[in-house]
Order: sequence, then C-alpha cells, then structure tokens
Amino acid sequence: MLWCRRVRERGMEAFKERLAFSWERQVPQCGFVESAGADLRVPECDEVWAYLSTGRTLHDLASVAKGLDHKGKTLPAGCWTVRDESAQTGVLGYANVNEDLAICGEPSLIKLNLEPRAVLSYRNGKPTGKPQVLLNYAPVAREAWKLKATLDEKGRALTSRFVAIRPKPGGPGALYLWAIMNSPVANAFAYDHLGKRDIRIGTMRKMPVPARSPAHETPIEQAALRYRQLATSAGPLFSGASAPDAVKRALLEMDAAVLGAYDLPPRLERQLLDLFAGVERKGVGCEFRGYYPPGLDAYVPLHELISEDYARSTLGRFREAPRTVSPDVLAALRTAAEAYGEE
DNA sequence: AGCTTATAAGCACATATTGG
DNA sequence: CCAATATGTGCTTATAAGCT
Repeated sequence: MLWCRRVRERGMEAFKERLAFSWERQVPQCGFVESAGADLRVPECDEVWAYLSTGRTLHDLASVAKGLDHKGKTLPAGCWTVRDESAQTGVLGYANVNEDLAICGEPSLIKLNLEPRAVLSYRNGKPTGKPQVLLNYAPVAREAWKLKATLDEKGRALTSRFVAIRPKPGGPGALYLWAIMNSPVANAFAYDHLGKRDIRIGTMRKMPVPARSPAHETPIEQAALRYRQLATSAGPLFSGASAPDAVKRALLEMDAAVLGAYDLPPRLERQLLDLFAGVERKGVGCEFRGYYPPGLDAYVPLHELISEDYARSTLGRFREAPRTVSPDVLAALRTAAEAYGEE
C-alpha cells in the first residue's frame, strides 16, 4: 500500500499552518505497475468511479466532439472567420463562452464563416438544426464546478471553444443530457480526471451515465424543465423576494433526480457531494455553495435532505441514519423532544 | 496491401490579465 | 512595472479513412 496525499488549492493555508492535507488515502501499489499506461493520479472520489465503472458512459448515449477551428496562418488573404451577429454573411453560431453565461441561457450568438477556405477542421462544428448540448471546452472555474452545459435547441454552428454533445438515435434527448452534464456527477468527474486546462473530450466520453430506464429519465426531464422555467423567468423584473429560493430548490431537485438515477450508496453519494462544500456554482441563477449544512455528517442522500419532511424535523438527521446513532441516544432524544412538546 | 489524404484530439504558442 | 499565471487561438501529430 502507498499513502496518497493531496493538498488542494483551497487547502494550502491549512497545509502551511499545520501541514494538514486536503485529502489522503492508502492505495494499493499494484494498480500503478499493471500496465505502462497506468494513470498515476488517484481521483478523490475513486470509490465512486469504481462503483460506477461497470455501467454505460456518455459515449454510449451521445456523439461528443469539439466544434470547428478556423484557419490561421493558412487563411487566404482577406478571408474572414468570425463576425458580429448582425453581419449579412455567414452562419449563426457560437464562438466563445461569455463570463456571464447561465446554464439555462445561450452563449452569445455570432456569425461564423463556414466556407471550406476559412475552416481548418469542422469536427462537430457544422449546424445540424437538431437539439444539442453545448459544453465549455475551457473550465469555467479552477474549483469543482467546472462545467457549464447549455441547451441549443436549434443545433447551430460552434467553434472549438465548445463541445457539441448530440443525442444518439434511440437514446435520451438533449434535455436529459443537459441535466446530466450540469450535475454534480459530471462536474466531480471533470474535477477528478482533468487538469486545470481543458475539458478534454476523450475523458468526458468515459463519464459514467445512469442506467437506461424511463423511471429515471422522466423525473430528470421534468425536474430539468421545472428548473429551466423558474431560472429563465426569475430575472430582476419578475422576481419577488422568494424567487431565488425557488430557483435553488428546483436546481437541487434536478440534481437529486440525476443522483437518484445513478443510485449510489449513501456513503459514496455523500463523498461526491462533499467535493462541492463551500464551492461557488456559477451561472445557476441563485447563490449555491454546497449541499450539506456544516455539522451534518450523516450519510443523508440528497433527495432526503431536500425533502420537506426532513427539513421540518429537528430530529431528522438521526432518524434517517439510525445506524450512526446508538438506540440509547435515540431514545434519550425522543424523551427530550416529548418533554419540549414536539411529537 | 500499401500508399495518400483527411480528421480528431490534445496541446503549444502567443497574447492578455492578474498580482506582487 | 515586471513576473507569473490565465486564456484564446489554431497548429501538430497520431490515427482513421480513402484510394489505387
């Protein structure tokens, strides 16, 4: 066995002060010498990825490829590549991820020159007219929330700053893929398997996806529609004071629907979600910095955590994870609760 | 089959931005 | 103001596809 210890960027202060590691784990040495191409990095959620390793991957559900590259040095003199949206020539499409892009929104529209003399490589860059998901090629943050997937119903042209994720025939549609790509699972996978530079498609194709089942797909799509509806209508013009809460709740429900489909053991689901503790989630239309309140250590699955019953019950955390609390303690808590007139 | 051309994936370089 | 780091562009190279 080898000790594997990691100091994450946000853990550097703690390391300097008291040599604290952000993460540590003993891993078997044999995995590193099995083959010449073995990856020496150990993902933080390695148990999660091991658990999901036998299922389907994104590659099974969708065509995943970058958008087009224009020519540079070899571009003919006077030939244009990208122009303003209002230009008379060219094809409408997407060239860059704008800083304020929301996952329910659409990247800035622009005119692209798709003529062969202007293009070095098309890949998935040509317009299809069919719904697709656009994924950022450059991470939107250094920390765990790196992905911003947007839904492009029109199937427009795109440059290599985006990855087009296109549903395969017979598989789930773009809305489902959109929800999956914005989920904590996809973001954790990216965080665990990529460096800080690019969202590499060879890696993302290997991302585990939930088993095929209408019992998963319907709730995910419904939750996705609900969140999209709330998040796109909750601008400053419309919102009352409670609107952001409703948006956040809908987002949590979408996450919970996706997580439910992955069906992780509670301990692993908790391990995965803890990756996002205190981390800003950009472009989601609400303030989002983690799932579990500080001090709540039990393995409460997300769908239980956000259920009304759980939120209302002060004893919830103990009742949902009775194995972590001795019967005596539970009994004592019940007595105490009764003494205060609850239940 | 063996050679030639095309494509995809990842990365290298150049420029921009940030921080000391 | 300079050095370090981040970001955008499009180039390089390995592999696949096409061709004779």
